[in-house]
Amino acid sequence: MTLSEEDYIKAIYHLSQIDNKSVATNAIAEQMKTKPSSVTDMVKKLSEKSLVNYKKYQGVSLSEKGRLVALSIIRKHRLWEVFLVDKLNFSWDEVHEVAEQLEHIKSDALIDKLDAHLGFPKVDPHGDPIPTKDGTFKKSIKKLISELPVLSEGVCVGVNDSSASFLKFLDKNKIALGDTFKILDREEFDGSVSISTRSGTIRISEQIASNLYLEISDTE
Amino acid sequence: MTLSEEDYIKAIYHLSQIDNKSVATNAIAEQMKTKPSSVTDMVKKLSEKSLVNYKKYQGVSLSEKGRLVALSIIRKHRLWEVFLVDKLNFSWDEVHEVAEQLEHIKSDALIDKLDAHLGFPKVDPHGDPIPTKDGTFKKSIKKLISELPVLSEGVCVGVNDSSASFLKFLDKNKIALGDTFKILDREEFDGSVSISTRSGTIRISEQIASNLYLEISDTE
DNA sequence: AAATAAATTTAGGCAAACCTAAAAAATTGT
DNA sequence: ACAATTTTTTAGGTTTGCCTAAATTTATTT
Repeated sequence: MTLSEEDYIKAIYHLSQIDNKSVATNAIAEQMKTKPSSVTDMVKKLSEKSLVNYKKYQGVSLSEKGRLVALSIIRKHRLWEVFLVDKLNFSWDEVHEVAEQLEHIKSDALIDKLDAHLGFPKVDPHGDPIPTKDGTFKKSIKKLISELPVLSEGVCVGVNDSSASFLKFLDKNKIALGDTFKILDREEFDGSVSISTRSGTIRISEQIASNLYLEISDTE
Repeated sequence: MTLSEEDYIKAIYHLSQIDNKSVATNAIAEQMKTKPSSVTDMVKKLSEKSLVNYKKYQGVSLSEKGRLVALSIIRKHRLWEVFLVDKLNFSWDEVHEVAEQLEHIKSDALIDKLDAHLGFPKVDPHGDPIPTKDGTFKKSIKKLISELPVLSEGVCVGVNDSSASFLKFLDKNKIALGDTFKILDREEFDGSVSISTRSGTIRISEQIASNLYLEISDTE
């Protein structure tokens, strides 16, 4: 598999997670930052290799074979992220770009040994689950605060927007990954939410709430 | 820099270490497992980027800029080898292939943090020195036993031939990387050599002697 | 020093992965 | 339903890194 093929497979996987339908050419083009015509080229190629199901004008979905390839890439990506954060002291918002490169390294032995070295982690630094070698993994029950009902409780496991200004805001409000939050109240009018944190109760705007992911603990 | 460009730079560097002259097109082609005409193409490209000095029919040498690129790749390669052996428990003869891939990962922060994580190693698992960030490094004083005079003493730091049969031989004779040897005697007739090891004195054939590298300690 | 051999370069092509512009199919609005 | 719009595909072109075959330069022999 070429690097580019792997990137397409991964993109198709992620896009088909959003809703469960087949993925549109345009959506892939946007994700991959290429033109739709390039996507058509590649999709034909992947289809010939039986990695995707494709019928002209009907969108694409991963075949079982393609799904396993995607999960293996995601497994590598997330294991490397754990390595970067746990062993090399990167912060969890710096690791994505490097992991994008590392995920393409081809060596089964390497990934097995890395996995062992890291103590067989179950989730990456953003709280996303790490697929197992055989391509199974527990779907994350990660949701945005803005999508959760009042009285939900969960562990903060990720952000959407990792801009400097947003991270500064989190810092100032003593919000960090791993903290447990409870949603106390939601204001109908503006969607702002009151949450209890380690350091007390704060009110966050809808914009903030739609940028913070919680992993719901009681569903676990 | 593309992956391929980096591989060429590295190949040219290694070939120009053998003797100090400019490197022949054919030699690069053989090393890179491509055809001489492909080498000409690439060399022109590298020349336009001022990474090599090139005049038609006269061979190639690295420019100062090219040399620094080469050393940075070699630094990455060797640091990753240390990681693979020290942290992931690969054996030192299994790491080359994976390190060939890892050396192309682009991130200065990654290499700095990896270096620190490994405790700023000076040599890789084969005993080869790791260039520093600024592109300086102590030339190794690594020699084959067959090339050393009688009474030389040094640490075994590498092999030429890493075939299974040779490694089995080393094991059987309790020869391992890191052991200190002294050359006691050389037989004129067949070039066989008597060396003292941790576990006693053994006699090795010329063939073996020309496959084992010692790092000479007293010259250090 | 000329003839032969070897090394190197040029010329022209190919596949991968991208592009633009135009054509075809699917979807949407009225 | 059918016209307009959007999406997708096709057609033809580009660049990178490789190839073969032929031409050219350098090196070796005698």
